[in-house]
Amino acid sequence: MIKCVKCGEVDAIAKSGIIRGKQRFYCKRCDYYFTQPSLLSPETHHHRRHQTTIMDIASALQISKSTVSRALQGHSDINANTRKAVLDMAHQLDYQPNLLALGLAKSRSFTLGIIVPEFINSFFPYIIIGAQQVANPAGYHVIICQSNESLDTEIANTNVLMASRVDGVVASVTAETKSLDHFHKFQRAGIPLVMFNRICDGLDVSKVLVDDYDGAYRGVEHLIQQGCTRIAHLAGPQNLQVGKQRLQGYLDALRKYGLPVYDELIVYYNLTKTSAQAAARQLLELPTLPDSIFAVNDPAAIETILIAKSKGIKIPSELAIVGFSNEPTSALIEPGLTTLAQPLDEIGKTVVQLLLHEIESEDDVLVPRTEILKTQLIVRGSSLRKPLVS
Amino acid sequence: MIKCVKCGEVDAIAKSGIIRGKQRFYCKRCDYYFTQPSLLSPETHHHRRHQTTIMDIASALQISKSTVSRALQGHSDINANTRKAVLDMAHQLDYQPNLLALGLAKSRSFTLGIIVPEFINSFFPYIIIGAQQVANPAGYHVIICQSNESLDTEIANTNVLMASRVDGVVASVTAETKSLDHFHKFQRAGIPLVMFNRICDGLDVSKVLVDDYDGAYRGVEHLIQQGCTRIAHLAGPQNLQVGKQRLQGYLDALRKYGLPVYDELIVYYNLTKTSAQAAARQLLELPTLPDSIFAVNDPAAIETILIAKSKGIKIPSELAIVGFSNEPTSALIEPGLTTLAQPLDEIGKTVVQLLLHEIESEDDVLVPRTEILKTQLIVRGSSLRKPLVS
DNA sequence: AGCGCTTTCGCAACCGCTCTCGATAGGTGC
DNA sequence: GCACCTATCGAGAGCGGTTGCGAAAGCGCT
Repeated sequence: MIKCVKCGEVDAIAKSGIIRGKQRFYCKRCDYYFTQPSLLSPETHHHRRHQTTIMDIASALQISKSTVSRALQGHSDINANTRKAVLDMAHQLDYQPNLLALGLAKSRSFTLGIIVPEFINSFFPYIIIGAQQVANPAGYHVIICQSNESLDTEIANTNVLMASRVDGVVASVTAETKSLDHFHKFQRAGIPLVMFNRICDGLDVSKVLVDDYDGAYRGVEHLIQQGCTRIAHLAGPQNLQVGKQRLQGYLDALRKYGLPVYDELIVYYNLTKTSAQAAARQLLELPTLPDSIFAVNDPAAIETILIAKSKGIKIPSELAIVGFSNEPTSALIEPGLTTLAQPLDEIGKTVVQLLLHEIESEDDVLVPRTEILKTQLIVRGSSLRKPLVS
Repeated sequence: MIKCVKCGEVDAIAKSGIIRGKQRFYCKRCDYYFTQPSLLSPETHHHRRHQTTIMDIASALQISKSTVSRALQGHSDINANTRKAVLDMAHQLDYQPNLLALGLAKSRSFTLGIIVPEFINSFFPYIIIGAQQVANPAGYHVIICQSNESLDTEIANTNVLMASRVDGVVASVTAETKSLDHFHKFQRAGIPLVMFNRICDGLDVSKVLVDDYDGAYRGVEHLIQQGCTRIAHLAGPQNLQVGKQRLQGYLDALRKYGLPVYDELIVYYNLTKTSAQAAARQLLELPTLPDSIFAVNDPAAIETILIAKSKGIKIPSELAIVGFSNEPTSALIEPGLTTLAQPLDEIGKTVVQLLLHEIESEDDVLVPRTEILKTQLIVRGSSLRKPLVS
């Protein structure tokens, strides 16, 4: 049954152990060890999936794959007829270049990674759309990762992006992110990184931000102008710059207008819904209620509105509220939420522009740039105690 | 200056044309054509980006790359010490496998593609999250494409996914999608495809749907039970099954309860916001107003509420409204929107489970499966004319 | 016809990794 | 000490592209 692959002998064959799961044989005549070649011939094995390659085009046209490659790239040293034949055949065979092979060969994936903490609220989706609007025309596509506000997931995301050999990364960190070791990987590997919105200290990279300090200041100023004096702040995590800046804007606005700062009127939350509810409750169950709340973002402000309403607190007469971000929901809720609109689309576009600039830069030393965009105060019912003077 | 690469001769050198942008030379003595080898030695060129490869590990440990590869994969025929050394070195060098190379070698990318029309509303984001919750543990990551409700973009998306050599695709088509040629590509290439929610006819693939007919029927039935008799339908595109099924459920509920069907009470919209507003206006400016509206989805229902309110129409007493999907916004708006909740998370999970099943199936012939999930009627203020009997 | 040059293409080496096949050193049983 | 095994590792061929380099054919000119 078993024949020696060398002499064809059948009788002098002995079994000789198992090697890597396969039976191994020994021919006494040849003094030769061998394993049985796999029985199923490669022809037998039905290739269920096969996408056309340049080799398919090449053999169909009886030319070399180099020529096909160059024709597809529009190289100059290809005859016009040849190129046309190649392009036609490529179209006919429904050819799509294998980006894996292309990336491997060129050591570039033409892919950008984008890490966001979530995309349930519409803040990040809009930014992603803006980002794609710049990335796609430039020949890049985008891998979207959502860290789900979890540091572990965020670390896993960075690893996936590293493994995918993305050419650049855009990121907004989670609320729990305090250490940035996992982002240093990109720098060590020479992969440009641009952060936006949620950043934290300790990373010397380009950034795209909105003027959080200024926005917070103007939001609080607006409350003051509405006659509020006991203004609370539902603050964000202080490991994030957004959290710090908006708190600072709040504080400075109070000071500027000579209002006292009460510690019990500043509560922090970790950007989750339940935490927002807890924080809002804490504020609304104080012995002396605040007459207004400046929330670090709209989702928190909306939770506050809901809880206030459930407690029968009148908005804005008893409690004025200002948020930050201008979520679509904020216009729908009643009363409409006064908030600071961020140029979402522009953030997305700017962040990718900065990134592409760094990717395509020849310089070895890159000076990180920081773009700061302006916010716009949108006044709605939630804060309007006095008639609009305009 | 120029030396012949063969004889080293200097004087017998003549220029001989330009080849591919480079000066070419000819040595008369050797009768030999050559071009100047590129001056900048490979050492000079600073490799700004280099990520560690298995070769780096192999040479650091003085072993072969095969061994490193097998050690990393946890193969059985590797010495425990060797494996440990490899793993340690991999960790030390911060090794991340090159997914491009891996995909190329294995002809599998371990990537799933997901095409959605948009992710501004929270419907698709929740589904994506559910999908990732199944895909990631199974060792796949996900490329998210949004077609932005544009057929051209959708076609471009399919091409990108083809080029990325995804192992499978999950898709929900745009409102404009009538032809499915661009999805046939996947079938021809043997790439499994599972569609969900928004499907259209003419593609024999697995599907995950909610029972749109049943949901619509129950939504309309609810309106009837609330005493409505002149029930309008803000319908979706009829090229989509969702649109058809929900319309059919609406019609059958009317018939079942002996209510007449008025053509002017059925208006169609193309899933864009402006179109929803136009349709709602059309309904609310009829000579005889409907006493209720069943909208094909929540965004349309919400636009209807806003327009009705702006016209001073009382909800639900003058106009009862039922939507479909249970967007988070629907709970916030006033009055709360009665709607049919879909098991978003479950849709996402189911769709990927089906897909993975097909990817990992050995069978050549796959019988497409269809999973139909149930919806849940959530009654809120927008439709509640009678006290709840419970 | 011969020279010089251009146009057009093929060969082959990578990119990083997997996987098949095979080799070798040492262990075991008699 | 010898036959027989087992455990462990290396060599090398792809995967589907890109690209440097060289070759062959054809052209115009003298």
